[in-house]
Amino acid sequence: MKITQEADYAIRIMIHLSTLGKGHIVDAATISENEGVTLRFTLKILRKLCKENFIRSHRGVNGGYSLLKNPDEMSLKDVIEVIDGHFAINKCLRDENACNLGRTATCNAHEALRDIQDLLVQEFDKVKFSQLINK
Amino acid sequence: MKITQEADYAIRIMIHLSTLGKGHIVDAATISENEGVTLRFTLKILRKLCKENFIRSHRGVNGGYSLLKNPDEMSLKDVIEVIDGHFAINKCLRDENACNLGRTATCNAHEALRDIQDLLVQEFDKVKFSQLINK
DNA sequence: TTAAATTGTACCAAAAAGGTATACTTTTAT
DNA sequence: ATAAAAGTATACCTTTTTGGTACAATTTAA
Repeated sequence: MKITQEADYAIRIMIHLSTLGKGHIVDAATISENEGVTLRFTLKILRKLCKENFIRSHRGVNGGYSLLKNPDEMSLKDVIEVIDGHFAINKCLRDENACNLGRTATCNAHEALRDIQDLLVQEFDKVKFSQLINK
Repeated sequence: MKITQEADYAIRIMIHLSTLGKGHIVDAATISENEGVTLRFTLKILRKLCKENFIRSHRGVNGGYSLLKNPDEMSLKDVIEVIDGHFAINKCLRDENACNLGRTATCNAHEALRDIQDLLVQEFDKVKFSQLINK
């Protein structure tokens, strides 16, 4: 019942970029040093964030990465999902066929879990990066 | 961000026992067959539930397991914690020293995550096994 | 006493997570 | 033009967690 370490790192990285502000370019090495994530792993995460258009990369000398979205339009949910995929607090909530008893439709626990999950996702989505920066 | 498969099984097992009612003895093999969990694994889970006094065991011929608690006094939270341990949606919420930057005290995300976790645990605790049985 | 049941410990294998390496390609300041 | 700075892509390796199994021992009703 944890977000992954990688998602934790992604949050740090996005806080870093959000603090600098939209459009400000910073290189991977600087992020890596400040956020305590190895350079290679930082790059891997940055690539995923690029792919989902949260940030963009700038190649060549003096290149780096910059924020594409507004901090108040990105939530913890958004960033966590980039790394960990869609939220699913039990496997039957990701895939109805995952239940080895094929009982999803009639399982009383299933409904309860789905309600909890919906609420959880909602809460993660309430937290925007604009709230997470020291300004 | 998932409960473990084992916790899922534990929930099934406790629903099974709750349906039979407090004090009713059923053997592990019957539970195993009905809930789609291998006998050995069922036994392992039952042992953990015993240790935490959710159920008790009856050894010898015609032995088995029976519920000790009232279904309306046991929640999903209770059973999940027996198997997965305390809820922690990020490692810094299980152990303050887990942050490799030692930043827990000043991390803005930390507070937000703690709030979400508290709410999550509350929701899991709201769901009692008495609601999960077909009666 | 014996068959049916649980107990406890230890072990094993598969999957997921975390992290690294290598060999590129692109960009751009000079 | 070109070399250095930067990102790209893919693949690999290691560790941890999870899921599951084995086996010998113990208990007890009949």
